[in-house]
Amino acid sequence: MPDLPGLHAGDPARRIPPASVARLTIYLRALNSLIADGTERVSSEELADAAGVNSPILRKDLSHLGSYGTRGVGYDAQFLTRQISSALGLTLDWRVAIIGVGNLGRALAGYPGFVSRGFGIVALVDADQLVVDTEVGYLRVSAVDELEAVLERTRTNIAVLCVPTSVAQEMCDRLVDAGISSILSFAPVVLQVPDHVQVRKVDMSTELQILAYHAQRAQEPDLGPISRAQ
Amino acid sequence: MPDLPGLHAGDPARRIPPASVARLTIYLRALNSLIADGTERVSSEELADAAGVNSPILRKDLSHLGSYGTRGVGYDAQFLTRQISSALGLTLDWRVAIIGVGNLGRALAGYPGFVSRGFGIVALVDADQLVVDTEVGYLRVSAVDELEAVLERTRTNIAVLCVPTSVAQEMCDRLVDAGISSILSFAPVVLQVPDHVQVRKVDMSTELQILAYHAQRAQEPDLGPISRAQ
DNA sequence: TCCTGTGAACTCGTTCACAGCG
DNA sequence: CGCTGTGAACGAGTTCACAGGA
Repeated sequence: MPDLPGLHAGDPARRIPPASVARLTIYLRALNSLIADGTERVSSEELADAAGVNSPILRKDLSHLGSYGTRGVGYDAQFLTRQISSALGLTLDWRVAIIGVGNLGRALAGYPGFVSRGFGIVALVDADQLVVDTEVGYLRVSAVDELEAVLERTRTNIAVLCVPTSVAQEMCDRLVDAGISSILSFAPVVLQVPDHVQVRKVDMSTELQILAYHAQRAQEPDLGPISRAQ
Repeated sequence: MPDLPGLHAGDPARRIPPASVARLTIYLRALNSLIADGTERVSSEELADAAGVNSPILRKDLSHLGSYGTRGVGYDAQFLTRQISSALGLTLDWRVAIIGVGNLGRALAGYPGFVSRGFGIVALVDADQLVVDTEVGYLRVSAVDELEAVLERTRTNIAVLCVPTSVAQEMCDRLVDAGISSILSFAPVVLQVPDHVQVRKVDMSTELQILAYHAQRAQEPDLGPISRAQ
C-alpha cells in the first residue's frame, strides 16, 4: 500500500514504535542538559553519546517525527526539543493525582522532575484518617471516599498508584470507573484493566531481580558454553 | 554447531533472553500469589492469565530453564517457583546498600517487597550531616565519606542510587571504583559506566511521558491513517 | 485426551551503508 | 565535504501449530 498524500514521516498520526517513544524521552533529557551547558547545535553523534545510544538508531528514531535536522550541520537543540515534546504530547497539560500518600507517595509529591515538562500534581488522596487533611507539598490530602469527586473537580487525566499491593487492584478499578485511562503503578502486581486503559509499571523488585540474574552469571564465567567446550 | 553433551535447555549456563528474564520475575510473583491462595498445580494458561501474558510465550520462557512441567497436567507451583528463583540467582544472598536517604531512599528502606526473596538491605549512606547517624528502619545511616569502607565491611553487592541528579554520576563512579558492579538508579540521567557494570534505571518521568504519548493519541482518533483515508 | 515443549514462520527492532542535501 | 535521512540486511522476540509424552 502506497503512502497516502499528506501522510509523511512527520505526520503526528503516524504511530511511533514503542521502543522509539521510550528513547525519545531520554533524548529530551539529554537535550535539556546540553542546552543548559550552552549548546545550540548538536550532531546525531553528540546527542547519541549523551543519551547512551548509537547514532544510527537516534537518527532513525528522529526520522519518525520528520526531517528536523540540517544535513552537514546537525540539529538545532531548542527546535528539536520542541519537536520531540510536541510529538510526545507534552505540550498538552497533564494533571496528575497521587493515590496513596505513604513514604513513596510523599517522595513523588516532592520529586522535582515530576512537576517539570507539562506534568502538574493536582491531587493527593489517602485512606488514612491521620493523613487526610494534612498538607503535603502545598496540597491538602483528600479522603479516599471523595476519590471520584476529586478526580472530576481537578480534571485529573493521569493517576499514580502508590497504595499497598493488597488494595491496588480495587483502587485501580475505581480509577477506571471514574474515567481515568492512564495509570502509573508502583504496586508489584499485574493490574487487570480494560483495553482502552494504559498502565505503566515501575517495579523495583523486578529490576533488582534482573540485576541479580546478571550478577550471578558474571560470578560463574566458567559455566559459559565456550569455555566448557575447550 | 550441535549442542554440546550436557548442555540442554535447563543448563544454567544457557543465557536467557533479556525479555524472558523480565517476565520470569512476574511469573514468580504470580506463583506466590497463587500459592498463597492454595494452588498446588497450575497450567500454562492459568499462570499466563495471572501474569498478564499469553500462554505460548510463558511456555517458551519456561522452556529456557528446562522441562519442569508435566504434559497433560501442568506445573507444580512450589517446584516451579524454586526453579525460577534458582535460574534468576535468587538463592544467593544479595546485600543491598541504599545511597541517598532522602524521601525516596526512606521509602525504599521501608519497602517490604525489598527485603523478601534474598535481598537484604545492609547499609544506608547519606551526605547530609543531619541524617547521618540517625536510625532509619533499624539501620544507622553512615556518612558518605565512609562509603568505600561501609561497602567493604557489609560486603555489599548491589547499590541503589537515590541521590540528586547533580551528584549521581560522581557517586556512581565511586561505587564502581569500590568494586560494585550492579547498580539500580533512580536518578533521571544516563550513567556512564564500564562494560562489566550492570545499571538498571527506574524512571518515573520517562514512564509518565510514555503515558502522555498514548493518551494524546487516544484523544485524537480522527488523525489515524485509516479514518483519514475514508 | 490433555497440556507441555519446540521448531518454523513471522513480526518487530536494530544495524549498516550510502544516497541526498546543505 | 559532512552529516542527515532511509531503504535493505540482519537479528531478536513473538506467535503459531503441532509433535510428543503423561
